[in-house]
Amino acid sequence: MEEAYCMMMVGRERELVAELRHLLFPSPSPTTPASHSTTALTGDDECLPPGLTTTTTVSGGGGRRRGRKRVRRDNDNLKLLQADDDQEVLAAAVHGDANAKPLPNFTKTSRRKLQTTTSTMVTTVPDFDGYQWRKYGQKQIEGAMYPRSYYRCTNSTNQGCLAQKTVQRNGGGGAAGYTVAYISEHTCKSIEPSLPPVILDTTVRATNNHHPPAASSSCAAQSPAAAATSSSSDMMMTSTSSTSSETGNWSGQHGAYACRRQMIAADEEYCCWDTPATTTTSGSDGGNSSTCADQVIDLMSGPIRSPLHIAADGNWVDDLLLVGDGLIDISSANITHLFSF
DNA sequence: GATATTTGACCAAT
DNA sequence: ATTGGTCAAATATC
Repeated sequence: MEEAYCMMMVGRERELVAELRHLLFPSPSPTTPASHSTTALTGDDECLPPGLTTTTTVSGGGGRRRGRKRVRRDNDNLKLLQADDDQEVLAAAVHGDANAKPLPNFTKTSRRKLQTTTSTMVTTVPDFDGYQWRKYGQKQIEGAMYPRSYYRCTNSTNQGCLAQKTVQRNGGGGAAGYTVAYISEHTCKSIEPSLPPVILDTTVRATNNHHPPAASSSCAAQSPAAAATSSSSDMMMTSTSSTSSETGNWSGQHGAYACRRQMIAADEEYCCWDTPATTTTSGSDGGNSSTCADQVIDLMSGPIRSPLHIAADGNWVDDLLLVGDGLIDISSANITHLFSF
């Protein structure tokens, strides 16, 4: 039965894969030739999956570019950092200023040249998850191949929304690996409530054999990223791991959501996370007997990075969580949802 | 001018 | 001392 179900879904899955790939990982096209080749210069898409928060365009839209050196406020002897010219920074470094910024390999002029050749980044969609996010930081995490980006809900200022998320591209390898961690719940109203959020997968996993409480185990119970609108609900897979998703809400703003399992991976053939051998469970309501240890092994060994849903209280998972190629410590953060794909 | 991004600096936790 | 998360100046675009 599982097999038949899986077979039945393959065709549909492929369509979805193509659709979502087009959405999330648009391939270079004649209309956007510079997007992939030049945005890398900014280092931005080292972390961001295209389409996750921004899309690229050559139409000269309202993208934002790299910033400038920040002036230290509290130390006059470091005013070299105020230098508006990279050559001054270079001089600072030459003179042994250990706090000087890393040396650029190009002059101010060449940097500007790089900027002008960088394609414009335009936020054309609220977001992958239906909300708009403002990036407020990026950090190279030790051991991670790509930097982690930090986002706040754009309504954090005007509505005091506490929602945050981090996006990190996983290390190399065959599978597309992005891990998105949602921290805190949205307390705002979505800017574009009509735009359908998309769930890629709805797996719940604990690394310490803790099981999530049934009430909060649904992938879509509170996650915007776990949502799909009616337009896509017909594609919803009635997987064991999303049994309770149909009635879930995301802060009550998007109404009922349906989880949709979707494979975003290098190999589209890996379509059957729901097979008994690889099924992950949403907890006590999942009705699946596979152990968490098995799930971990499955998720780690499988080519698909299955999105994860963490209970809203974050309490039932208190270990290091292995996602993709990197460890994410979710014990100290109020991570409400965690996805990787 | 408003808004968003970039990115080095700052700072708290470990 | 190191690391991850955040701040905020600089800057681009609308």
